[in-house]
Amino acid sequence: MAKQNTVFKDAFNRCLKLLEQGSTLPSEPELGASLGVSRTTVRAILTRLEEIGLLAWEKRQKIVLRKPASADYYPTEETDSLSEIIERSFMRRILAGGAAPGMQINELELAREIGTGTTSVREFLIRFSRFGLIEKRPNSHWILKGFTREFALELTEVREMFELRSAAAFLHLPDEHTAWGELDAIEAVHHDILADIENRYRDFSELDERFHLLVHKASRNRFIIDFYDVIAIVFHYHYQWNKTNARQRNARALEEHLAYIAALRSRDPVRVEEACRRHLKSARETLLQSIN
Amino acid sequence: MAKQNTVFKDAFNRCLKLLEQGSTLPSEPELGASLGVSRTTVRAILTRLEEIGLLAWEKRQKIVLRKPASADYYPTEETDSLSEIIERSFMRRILAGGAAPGMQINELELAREIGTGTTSVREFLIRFSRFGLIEKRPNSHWILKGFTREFALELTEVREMFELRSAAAFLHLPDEHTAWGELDAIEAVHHDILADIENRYRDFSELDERFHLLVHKASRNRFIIDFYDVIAIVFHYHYQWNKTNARQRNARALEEHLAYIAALRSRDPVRVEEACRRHLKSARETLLQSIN
DNA sequence: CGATTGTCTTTTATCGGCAATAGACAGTTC
DNA sequence: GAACTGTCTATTGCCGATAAAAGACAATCG
Repeated sequence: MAKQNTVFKDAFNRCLKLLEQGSTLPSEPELGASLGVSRTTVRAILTRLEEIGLLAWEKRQKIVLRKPASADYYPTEETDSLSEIIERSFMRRILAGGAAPGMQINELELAREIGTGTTSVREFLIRFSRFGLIEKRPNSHWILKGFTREFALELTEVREMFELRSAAAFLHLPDEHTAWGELDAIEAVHHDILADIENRYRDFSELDERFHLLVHKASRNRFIIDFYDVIAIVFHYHYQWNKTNARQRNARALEEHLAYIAALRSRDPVRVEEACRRHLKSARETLLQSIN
Repeated sequence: MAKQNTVFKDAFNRCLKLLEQGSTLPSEPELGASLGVSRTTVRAILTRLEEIGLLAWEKRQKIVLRKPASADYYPTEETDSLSEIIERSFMRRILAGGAAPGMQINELELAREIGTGTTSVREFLIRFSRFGLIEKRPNSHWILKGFTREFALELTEVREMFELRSAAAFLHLPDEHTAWGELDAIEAVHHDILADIENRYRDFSELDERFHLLVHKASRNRFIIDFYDVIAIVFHYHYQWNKTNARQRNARALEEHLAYIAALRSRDPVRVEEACRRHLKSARETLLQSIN
């Protein structure tokens, strides 16, 4: 096999979702734009829809014959891109499995285990190396530096520098900037989750990422914004991994966010710095607890 | 061809250099350690030395028959690793050639131009993307974001945050830390160059990198230290490219470094911050001038 | 017996090739 | 005539294969 057709399968599934609501399809370019794929892929989707008897398609006429059934969808395992699969496998290995710092990483072995070629694994490792968890010895193996206490401290040190600066920059955004609207939306979700915290505390992870990314974007600095990827991936897998006291921790973080948001809205630099520091401090403590 | 044997050729050349001085060769593992290659490569070198009649080699007996001649060396073009070649070609293209921001980067075209396979180019681009000068559209091309004024400002903003913090950390290094000795050595080279500035001002670039890296290392933070790669590559190519007033600029920077070094040695945080800020400010201005 | 060498296996770096996907252009439709 | 479709080409993403390089282990030497 050369390339997996995951783009097609994923777009096909999303197209079925669209059909569950509206029962009509727009033109090829329009559909491509709304699914985020090229016309080539759109045409592959339409062809497939015709094959499974969901659509009568001739030129501009697209007649939806029936509602999609769950059997029409491709299984979700087939819609993940190879790099997502590799990332997940790798993170599970190094976070869950006994991954001692200093361990060697073997490209070929990883590839065989995941069931993929070495090229993809190599490319993944190169991309992943910017997260500071692995390091390459040229012409030789990779070394796992490990998710250690030092790592967490170094990460949070930079995070705190960047976020304080970004939060300060946030205050200078003009009133009409879209970030204020997004901030309102984010705040509303906070209230929603807090109102039903018992059932919805797991939604915090995603919201957390959305909120902090918004703050970082105010820096208008690509290096600061890019660095947020490192934070996001670490916290993302951290949340999946460490579930002790999750409800309580998340509730506390939500409250801290609300104070932080209120401070941003007040445009008072002193209040913002204080609220930001308080939240970052407890985020750091949470992360450190999961390591020891 | 699968792999270029540049490791062998480069190590072979360095081995010849060793033979120009001492006329005796140590054991295979020892030679491997001093050249930084495996025994396999050492044995390939010894075999080659025998072939060209430079060495009589049997087991532990290695008799050097004659001094190396310049014809024995492999040409320098053949000793650069593929990734170095790709980096140079690419940087020349985007710095020298009219490289408009927003331009598309084509892997295949780049590979053909450099005379290499696409895999190596891809891997280079992935590694290079962390410098913030290019960006990938998945399943599609790379986009050149360009060496613009914004880029320089974003880069120097982060640099200033990181270096101020590193310089502050430097003050807390214990007296017996090796960094102080290295600082002395670096200072001495500064005086050497200043004493013969007319002829040696070009040596500044390398010294600059050595000095700032030393400072950054005091942060003991992998993200701060890794970020110095970005700064180093930008300034490295910047120096090669923009030669206007190079002598004068470098002389000024050398003086600023000396003040900065003296401040570090005084362990006075206020003085350090002042000297560091002054130098970073003029470094930023130099960089910005080359862009407009 | 510790270090060195001979031999062999494993792993990395790189290439060419192919299917998936993007994208260009001309002809067609409303 | 603007947007859409048919058709074709170009490019990316991925794989398997192969030479270079690393490295393991037993045999040998001093």
